[in-house]
Amino acid sequence: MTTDTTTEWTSGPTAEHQWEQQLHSHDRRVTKQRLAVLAAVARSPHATAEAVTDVVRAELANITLQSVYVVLADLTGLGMLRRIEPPNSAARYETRTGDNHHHAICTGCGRIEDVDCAVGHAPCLTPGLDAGATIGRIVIADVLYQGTCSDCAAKAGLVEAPAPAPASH
Amino acid sequence: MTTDTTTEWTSGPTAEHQWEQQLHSHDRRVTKQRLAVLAAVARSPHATAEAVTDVVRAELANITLQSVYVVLADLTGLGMLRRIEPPNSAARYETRTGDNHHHAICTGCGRIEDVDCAVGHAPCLTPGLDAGATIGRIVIADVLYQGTCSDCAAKAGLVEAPAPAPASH
DNA sequence: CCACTTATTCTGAGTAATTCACAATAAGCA
DNA sequence: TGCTTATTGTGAATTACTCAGAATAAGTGG
Repeated sequence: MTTDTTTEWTSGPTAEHQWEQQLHSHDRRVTKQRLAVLAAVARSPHATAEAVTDVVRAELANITLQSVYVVLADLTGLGMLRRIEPPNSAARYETRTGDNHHHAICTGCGRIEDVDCAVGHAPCLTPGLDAGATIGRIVIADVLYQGTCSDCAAKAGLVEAPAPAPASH
Repeated sequence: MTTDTTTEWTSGPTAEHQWEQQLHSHDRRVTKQRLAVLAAVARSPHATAEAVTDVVRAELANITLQSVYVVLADLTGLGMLRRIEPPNSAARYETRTGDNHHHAICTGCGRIEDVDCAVGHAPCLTPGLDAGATIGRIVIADVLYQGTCSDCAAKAGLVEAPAPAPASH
């Protein structure tokens, strides 16, 4: 669905080689399925397992959804993929790991965008946990912003009154 | 299961009266089921629909899980409850709404705690969305901290090596 | 207090996302 | 080249949740 032709990916053949090395270093075998899943996630970030499967099938027509699930789960456990779980949606995957970036989701159309951390790099990692909190050692801080994207805002503005004013009350 | 006898809840009979009024003002009928669900969520925050059902059944033995789901969804839509979706877990509910507090979840035992907003009140609502972001108008910012609670840290410290040396940065 | 309207609940079945068990395949190594 | 075992494929199961329709009861007017 992109107007770009070739160099759309976040990563090219170089990345594939890196993936092979990473798989090896984690004592995983390098299979065409795993490489294809990684390439698919890299090319279409925030895709669901099913969407990833569709993309992969362009290359490996016979891969099963179950295998994709297994691969996604394993690679996520390895840290090669990151899994995000938006509300009212299946889990989604991306290759951007390590940096602690967050996500903004449009409540209208479900579109998801990456958002670099608000205050700079890792402000979220040391919140006001002092007062009687037993959960220390924060490792991850996932921030999920919810809002309306420009498309949906425009659509809402054209189709209906600015404020739906649902409940009269 | 609490050692307390009566005044354990976050809210007493006063809250019940408020709930009745809120239900009325939203053109909802005041049923014992709805009040019981509200009381259950107030008494055990971050409970799943199933857990809420168990609590409610102490009072209303015949309530069905489906009804609890309907009530939870409706009250969440009304803003009387807030729904959170931790990773690898069913949705959870709480009566604390309106304030934008966040949550810390222990990756060891799944325990969830409330966390007041890090930078004060609403820092998360205006992140660095400037650069080419199409999702403006941020309405909600859910922050989910993941870490290890003291119990699990102690347990891990006794059973295995102290620090698994987490991600660097 | 009674009848009536309709939201709410209950009964029972259905769906989506994900996982499990086990047989078939193929990656890595001797 | 052949062997070992991780990985994939096949098929079924599970979890969390939703939907359709009948039964119940909250709120309202008489």
